Amino acid sequence: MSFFKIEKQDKKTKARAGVINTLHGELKTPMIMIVGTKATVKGITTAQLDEIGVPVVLANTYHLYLNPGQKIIKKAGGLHGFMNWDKPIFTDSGGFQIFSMGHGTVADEIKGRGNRHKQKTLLKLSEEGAVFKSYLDGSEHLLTPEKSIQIQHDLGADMIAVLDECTPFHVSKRYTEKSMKMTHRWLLRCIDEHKKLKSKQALYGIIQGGVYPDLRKASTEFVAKQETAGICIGGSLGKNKTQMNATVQMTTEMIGASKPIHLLGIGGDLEDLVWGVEAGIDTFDCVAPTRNARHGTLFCSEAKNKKLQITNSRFRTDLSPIDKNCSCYVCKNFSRAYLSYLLRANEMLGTQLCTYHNIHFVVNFMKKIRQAILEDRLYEFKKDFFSY
RNA sequence: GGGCAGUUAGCCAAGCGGUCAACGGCGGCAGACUGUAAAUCUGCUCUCUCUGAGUUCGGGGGUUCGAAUCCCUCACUGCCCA
Repeated sequence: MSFFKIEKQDKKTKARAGVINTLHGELKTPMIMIVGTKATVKGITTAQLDEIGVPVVLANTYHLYLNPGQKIIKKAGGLHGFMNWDKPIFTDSGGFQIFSMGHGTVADEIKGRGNRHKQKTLLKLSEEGAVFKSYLDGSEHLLTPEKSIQIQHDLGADMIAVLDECTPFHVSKRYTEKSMKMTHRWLLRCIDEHKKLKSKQALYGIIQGGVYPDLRKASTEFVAKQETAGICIGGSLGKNKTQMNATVQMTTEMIGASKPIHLLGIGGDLEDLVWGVEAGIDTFDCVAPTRNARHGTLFCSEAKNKKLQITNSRFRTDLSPIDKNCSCYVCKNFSRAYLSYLLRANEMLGTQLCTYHNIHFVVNFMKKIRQAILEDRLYEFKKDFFSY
C-alpha cells in the first residue's frame, strides 16, 4: 500500500484530493493539522478533538524532549498512549525552534520588530547541530539531526520531520544558501538515522531556500529525490501573501505528484489555505486557529474578513451565536455575549469554547475544500464562500 | 467631646514645593498573532478647534515667582480615648 494516493486532480489548479496511509489510519487530504506542541491542544481534550473530527495533531520534538522527556512518553506507549489520542500524530523536528529561539516570532522577524522581551536561547548553530539553552532551567542541550530522529522515534508519531534550519526572512541570500546546504546534509543524516532505527514512521524531508527561486529549485530537487515518504515546504516564504504564494507555487511546481506535500506553519487565514490547496499543498499546520481563539479572534463566515474579535465591545450584548452557519457545539449552545464575557472575565471556559469553535471551523473548512475538489467545483466553492 | 490618621483621574494606589496631566496595577478601548518560550504581546485611556491649549489631586481661603505637595478652615472616612 503506497503512503500517498491522489484521488482527484483539479483541472484548473494544482489542487488535489488524496489519501495518506498512516500507522493510525487514513488521512483524507487536503487537510489541516491541529497544533498540540506540548502533547496537548491547549484547552481541549482528545475526546473533544475526536468529536470535532480533527484528523491529526502536531507535537514538537524540542519541547517534549525538554519536558517531560521522551523516555516517559515512550514508556507510556508513545505520544498516542501518553496523550490518549489514537489518530495520526505528526512531530516537528525542532527546526523551527532553531529559528524562534534565535530570532523570535515570525511576525516580529518579518516586520523587523526584533525580539525585545525574550532572551535568545539558541546558543550555537553549527554543522553538528544546534545548542539550546533550555527556557525551563537554563541547561544546555545539543540537538543534532540524529538526536531529533531518535527522540521522534521514541515519541512514536506517525509522521516525523527531519531537522532543518528554518531560515529567517532578514538574512542574506548567501546565508540562505549556506543554511539550505547544511539542511540538505542534515537531511541525509536524518535519513541514515531513520534507516538505522528501522522505523516505520513516515519521514518528511524539508525544502528550504528562502524566497529565492534558484535556491528553492535547488532545494526542491535535492529533497525530492531522497527516500522520504513526504515533503515539507519550510523556511521563510516571503514578507506578504503574494510573495508567500509565489514561493509555494514555484516549489510545488517542481516536486512532482508521488509524495504528499506539507506546508509548514501556514494556515492561519482561510485564504492561505485556499491558495495553498490551489498550489498543490496536501497538508497544513498552523498555531493560529488555536492561539487566535485564546486571544478572542474567532472564525466567522458572516464577517467580511471571515473573523471577528469577540472581545470587542459590540459583542457584549450580542446574543447570537459566533457564526450562525456553524454547526459546532459552541455555536449551537452559546452566544457571542457569553463568550465575550467569559474571555473578559478571564474564565478558562472562554478559551476552551473559543478553541473548540475555531478548530471545528478550520477542520470543516478543509473538508469542504476537499469535497469541492472531488466534485469539480473548487472555484465555485471559493467564489461562494468569500463572496467574490 | 478630645486625640491621631486619611481624602489623588472609573477603581486600587504612588507622589509630599518646580523636571506632574500626575509612577504602577486593575478596569476600559483597539490592534497584533501563520512548523506555539503566547490564558500572550503592543498601543491608547481628564477635556478640546489636539506636534498646541485648557481645567484637575475632597470644598473654600492663604503663603510662594511657582502647590497634589506648606498653612488655616470646613466636610467626610477610619482608629483610639472619654
